[in-house]
Amino acid sequence: MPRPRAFDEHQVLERAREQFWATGYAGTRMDDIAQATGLGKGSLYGAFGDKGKLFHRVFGDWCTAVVEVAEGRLAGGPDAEALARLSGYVHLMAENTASDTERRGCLLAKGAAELAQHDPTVAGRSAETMTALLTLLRTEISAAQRHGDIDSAADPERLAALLLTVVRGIEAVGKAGLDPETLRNIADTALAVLPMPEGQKRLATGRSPARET
Amino acid sequence: MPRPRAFDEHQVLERAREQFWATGYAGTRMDDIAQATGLGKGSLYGAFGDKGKLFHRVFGDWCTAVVEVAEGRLAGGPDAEALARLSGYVHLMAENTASDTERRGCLLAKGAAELAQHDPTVAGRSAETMTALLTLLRTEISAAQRHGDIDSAADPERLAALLLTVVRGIEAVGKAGLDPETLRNIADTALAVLPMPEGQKRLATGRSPARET
DNA sequence: TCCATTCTTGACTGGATCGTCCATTACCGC
DNA sequence: GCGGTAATGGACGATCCAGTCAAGAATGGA
Repeated sequence: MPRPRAFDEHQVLERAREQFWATGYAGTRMDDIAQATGLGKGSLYGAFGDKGKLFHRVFGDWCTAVVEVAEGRLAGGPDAEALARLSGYVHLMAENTASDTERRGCLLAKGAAELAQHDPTVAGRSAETMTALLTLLRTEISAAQRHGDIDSAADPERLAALLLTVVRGIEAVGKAGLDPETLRNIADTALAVLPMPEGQKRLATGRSPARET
Repeated sequence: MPRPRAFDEHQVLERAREQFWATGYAGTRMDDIAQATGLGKGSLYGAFGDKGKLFHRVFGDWCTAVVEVAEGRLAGGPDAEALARLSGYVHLMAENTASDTERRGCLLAKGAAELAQHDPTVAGRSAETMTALLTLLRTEISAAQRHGDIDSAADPERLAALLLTVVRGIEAVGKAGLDPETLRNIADTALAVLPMPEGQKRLATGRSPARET
């Protein structure tokens, strides 16, 4: 039988992700990854093909994880809590960006920004991911509408697209330099402006009360 | 007297921008720029310093242009048309992304994604730009509130941040692969969910009517 | 015309970088 | 143990790339 691998593939991919995340695709050297993982370049190339294939692997795994986080927060549960699940998800995403003190942003956004234009694999994978997120959001919005927490006259498809845009937008403006407090407020505001059923009223778009210390 | 420059600096910067825009910072070679501009590398280095300085220059000019577009669409005009100006601006931004068939995205987003983490100049400039856009949006929202087109109970600062997030988010989800029609709908929806003064009602978040050809 | 000054060009340098190669090592069924 | 199989890792080759440099060119004033 052949000699078995001496490394944990999962862990190597994690280290590689850190590198790509930190310095982008073009800015990352295979030697960096070799050093970060402790592997020789021969093993790296033997196991993953080349730099492009390795990145595709890392990027794909990341996209899967992004959808899984959304599924964990959104999918399933009673209609009565659908709005709470949506709120939890949007706030979680805002919090992730707000607490990203290193300003690394999201690998999905970074990879798409750098490569989607020229790399069909990256473009396809990121588009799939958007579609999957959209579906999850639409389903929850429909659930919230059934329970009367969101105006049922609104198009769930459109509201889902808006929320997805806000989530991805928070990431973008966060990387561009808006402060964490503002990012959190954006999540609040986006949820507050969702159309309520007639007769209900919401004041959450108003100015924040002065905080007591 | 010295020999005068034989090139138009503005045009050289434009060509350089095309290159950085197409292939990113790390992915662009100075030789590419030399070839694209027709200049020798010596002239390039003599006029702009080095690759980093040249990019800063290009990036800075782009940020200025982004704010100027927003100023052109937003600043000034009667309160009665403030909401229309906001709508025009958001739709323009959506249209820009929707019609970006090459999926180049916005250089601001691309540059920030690639460099903000490690380059304080880029980080600072992009943050300034966000702040400037935020101010423009807030001013217009306040104007629309004065005219009664937006609920005056809402915090203009928060609504401005939301709209900025939507605008930048449209760019992000567009690059990630959402189709142009969806992008346009997102702009519509974002404007439709802005809080109206009490007593007024809006149905624009509803499903799109079938379009007549 | 001649000079001082700056611009222009592209070959050149030194270092970086991708991917390969191969001698060596480790495993496991027999 | 033994041998077939595959992993290991670091040296290597070929290429790429940022930035430099020196020789020549263009300008306007003296």
